[in-house]
Amino acid sequence: MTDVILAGEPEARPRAQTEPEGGETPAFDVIELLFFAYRDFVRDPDEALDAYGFGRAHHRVLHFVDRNPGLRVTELLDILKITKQSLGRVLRELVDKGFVTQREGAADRRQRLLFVTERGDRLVKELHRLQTRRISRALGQCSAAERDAVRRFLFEIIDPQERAQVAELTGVEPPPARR
Amino acid sequence: MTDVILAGEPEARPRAQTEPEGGETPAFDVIELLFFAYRDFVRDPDEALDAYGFGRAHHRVLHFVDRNPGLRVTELLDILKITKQSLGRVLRELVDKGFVTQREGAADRRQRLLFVTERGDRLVKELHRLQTRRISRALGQCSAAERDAVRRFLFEIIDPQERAQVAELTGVEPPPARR
DNA sequence: AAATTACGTCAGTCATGTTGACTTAATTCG
DNA sequence: CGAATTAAGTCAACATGACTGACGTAATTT
Repeated sequence: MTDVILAGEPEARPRAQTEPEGGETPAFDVIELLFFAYRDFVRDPDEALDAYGFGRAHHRVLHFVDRNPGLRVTELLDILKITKQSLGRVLRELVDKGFVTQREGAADRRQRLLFVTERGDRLVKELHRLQTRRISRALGQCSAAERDAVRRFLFEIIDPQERAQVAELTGVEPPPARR
Repeated sequence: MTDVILAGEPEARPRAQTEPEGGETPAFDVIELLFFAYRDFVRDPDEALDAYGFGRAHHRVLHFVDRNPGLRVTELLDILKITKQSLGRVLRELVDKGFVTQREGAADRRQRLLFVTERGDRLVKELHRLQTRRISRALGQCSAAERDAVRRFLFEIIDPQERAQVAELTGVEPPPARR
């Protein structure tokens, strides 16, 4: 099934053939671009977080708490799509080290509403700076219309049943109805 | 520093203020869209791989070996940016279960050139189908020019020193020179 | 002949996720 | 009011995919 090989010349190795169309043409380029882009997109923050003994999981919590002050734990679980136990460890570390605080809900005293501290705010701002630098560089090559297209593309990659939540969180346009 | 709170009404919780511009405006929307888009982008394949006892790491190896038949182990390590030990386990499992084969290099007999088997080919095609379905749905909303803008954006997110390699692998345009 | 390269492997560790079971306190529902 | 449910936390065990460091072997290059 694998046809031409040319084992001896790695430089001249041919790209695998696009197979004779059983269905849709595979979007190899976009699949790979998303992999490489995401890999590098999280690299800067990952390195910065290392200095605090934190990882990517801490970054996510910091980010969403910062963006949604007073977030409830249940809401955060629903955003991150991880289990309570996974979040537990990460959240405890952030609270212990003084990057996040918890406050009892005024209306419902079972709730532990989440807020970033002054210290957490400084860290999250630095992480935003790093990621924004990369994004601005990339969007800087685009017209306003193209920037919207990029946002629309990313939004459409998301599962349909999640889009309402994401639209709410990001402020990106809610779906204009579609097939 | 944290100002308005309104703890009692989670529905009415305000978005955190965009701070008074120390530098660039943080690209909160794109940061979050990339997170959610990637989370869902890898979900379908992850579920499909489960049936084989494989994970995301196996997917990546299968993908790049499929796309680049005769790939050398060293090249694969450089693409994935992981260590030899990490790759080792995953690759051994793929070989043991008959999804990938290794062939001695003709010119350099130290090399173990990698190929997907018939079986590996079937699996990787199924994974491509799942991811392509999602991508086509998203790109379907775009004009040809906008699709190029999306590819360009993703390409520009990648670290500059990695772009030549990615351009080579994906066939996406090599950088047209830029600041 | 010596140095380097390609590949593999052993052993231990860490970060982040998972299940399943259970507790406590507070709220809601019948 | 009492029972059921909800919000949050916790214990224990485990899986995956990464890491470091140290070695070994065969083949190639210098």
